[in-house]
Amino acid sequence: MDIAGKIKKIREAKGMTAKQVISTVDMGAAMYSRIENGKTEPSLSTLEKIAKALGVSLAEFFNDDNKLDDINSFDASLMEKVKTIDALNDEEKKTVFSIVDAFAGKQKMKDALVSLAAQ
Amino acid sequence: MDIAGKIKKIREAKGMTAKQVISTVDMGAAMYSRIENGKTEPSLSTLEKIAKALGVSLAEFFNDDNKLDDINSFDASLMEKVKTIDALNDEEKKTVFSIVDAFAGKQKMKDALVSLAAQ
DNA sequence: TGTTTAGTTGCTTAATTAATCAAATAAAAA
DNA sequence: TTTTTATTTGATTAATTAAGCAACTAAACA
Repeated sequence: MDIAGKIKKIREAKGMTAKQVISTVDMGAAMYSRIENGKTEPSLSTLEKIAKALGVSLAEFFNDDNKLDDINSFDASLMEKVKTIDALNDEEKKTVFSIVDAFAGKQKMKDALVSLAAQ
Repeated sequence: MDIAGKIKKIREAKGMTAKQVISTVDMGAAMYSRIENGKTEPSLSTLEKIAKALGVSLAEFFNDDNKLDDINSFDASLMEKVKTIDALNDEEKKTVFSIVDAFAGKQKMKDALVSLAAQ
């Protein structure tokens, strides 16, 4: 989604009117309207003002909704494990993934264990 | 960290020179230098060009390094693995996680293999 | 319906980035 | 060190956003 729609979506999710947003920051209604409708490309400074008024971080405007949906479909404990995996070094990751692939049926489990034992 | 330093950090992490970055996008060296040194505030269009050249999403420039729970910090290949793990049965998941914990806890890999072999 | 509030659009001026070239500096290599 | 390459800085012009005001439209409501 484009950033314009993202801002509007977040604002409406928070139950705020455009007027409420601009009242908390130094910004004219005309400009805000143009931004939310994609009529202009806002500068980072302007986006920061809006983010502050909406009470979100600037990053909120850029993250991928599809990826967010994916993440939310997994339970919390799995995501904790993912963070742990992500923190492993490359060699360790590789090993973990070879085991996962083996279980998933892409390889023989024995092959994975053999290469693992050889380390 | 400001966006300028973030871009430079990502570029260097990828082992690229500024020249390599600008050679893949329509951008002058002077401008790129000013952006990476925070001498100007780049527009979103310009940031998109740079992100593309660096092979990262625009979100990378905005997420907080301290927040590991930022979804954008996980790359696509890792997400594919997560899906695969999620599809495993409970017993298999348990085994995979024991390996992960073994690595993360700096335990001896052998311990994990022993319990695995015992199944 | 008429009224009020919210939101959009047009217009002009000011401020800032983008593009470009040239020159200076820094870094790397021979 | 000398040479080459990479990066930074200055200066000018073009393009675009920002600010501000006014007018118009849409929506909500008494």
